[in-house]
Amino acid sequence: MTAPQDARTGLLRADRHSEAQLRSIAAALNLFADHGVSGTSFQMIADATGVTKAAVYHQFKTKDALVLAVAEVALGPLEAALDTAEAEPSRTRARAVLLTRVIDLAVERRRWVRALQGDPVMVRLLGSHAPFLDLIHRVYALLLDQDADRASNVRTAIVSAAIGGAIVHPLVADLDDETLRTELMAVTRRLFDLPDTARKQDPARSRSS
Amino acid sequence: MTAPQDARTGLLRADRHSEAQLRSIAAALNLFADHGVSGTSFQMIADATGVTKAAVYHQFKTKDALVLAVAEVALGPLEAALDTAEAEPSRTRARAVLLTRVIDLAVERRRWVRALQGDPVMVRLLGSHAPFLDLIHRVYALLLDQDADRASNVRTAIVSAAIGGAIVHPLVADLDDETLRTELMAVTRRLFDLPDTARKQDPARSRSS
DNA sequence: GTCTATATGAAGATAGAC
DNA sequence: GTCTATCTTCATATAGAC
Repeated sequence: MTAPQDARTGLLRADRHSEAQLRSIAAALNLFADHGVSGTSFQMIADATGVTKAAVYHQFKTKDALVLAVAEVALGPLEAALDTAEAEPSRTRARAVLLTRVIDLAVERRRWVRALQGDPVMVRLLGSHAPFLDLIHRVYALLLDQDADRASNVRTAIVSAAIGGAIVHPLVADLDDETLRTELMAVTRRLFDLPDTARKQDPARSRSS
Repeated sequence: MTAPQDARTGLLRADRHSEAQLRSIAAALNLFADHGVSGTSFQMIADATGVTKAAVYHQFKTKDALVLAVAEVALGPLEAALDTAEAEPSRTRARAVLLTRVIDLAVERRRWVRALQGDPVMVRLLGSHAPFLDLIHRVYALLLDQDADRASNVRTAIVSAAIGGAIVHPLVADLDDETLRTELMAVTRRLFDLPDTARKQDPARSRSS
């Protein structure tokens, strides 16, 4: 991670946002999680960051632009995980890496996951946003198997969907991150027939980059 | 189902709503699914039902009252499923019945599930609504085992959460109901160690037309 | 980048006639 | 139950000064 590896990331470039923009984005993400996108106004973001509404409008011309910026920043780690996974030699290992990292990310940031994957405004906006659609396509290309029977792919779809569903569910809201992560990995491995080596144990860590 | 069985249902009494109210509720449920609760106005509901905003306000004094009415009507079938499940002799059978019926209900009505379980306004409102909390408590009392180890209950929580997550996920959006139901049941049975007799086979019912 | 001020419209809600 | 009309508040957005 010491090398600069953001050269060709089409989706997220954190440096494309100013400090002020990043403050607004962070506040918006929290507000989206609590009130939904529709329920969050520029005034609320302004109040949360201690500036006026006009200042936020200076950073983002429209609400759509703000929502998109929030999505881009929030989905940046997913793109990085995808890059790492796609670099794996075998498809099986690539899947294991992707699922492990996605679960890690989602558990750590579960407070925000609902706003990204559940909000109808966000869903509609991302559905017409090419870079995001590309990202999703890469995820599915990795997880779904062209040669497998249909039932297998349906199950894959359900399991990957289930990860997102489990994370945002109130039933697991008071679980600590480590327990949730461990159990999600166990369930995922059981249903996905992943090798048990998803989380590497070798001290060298051998990322061999 | 021919007998009148709505005598003591505390949550839902469809007959407590007028015809006009039920029209508004149905329109609201669809609009909630598309735009979220915050993104849906009385004006939109009025337009969808062909009346004016004031007419809708005559039916529901506040937006909270409308949202609650929508939730009550939508969750009625869940309460009925719980009644049926709790009447089963064994806990194992009760669980199987509940999960089967919940999956059936959720798959058939998946278009609306997101609005009920994912919307932050809905979540907040239901979280402070005693009859709904009772309902949820009954669900968990059936699914979670007091005598089981913690890991087992965590897994139960994750699996039940996953059902909700899988249903609303775009990845399975174009699956037909029967395939989705079958695969969800298979996954649930696999993770829940349910008996295979969840769906009765007696020819008296044999809907296999 | 941030401010004050302002314009426009939509949302939540009520009053009173039919 | 539904209508027209009205009120208030809020959200989106812009203009122009510091």
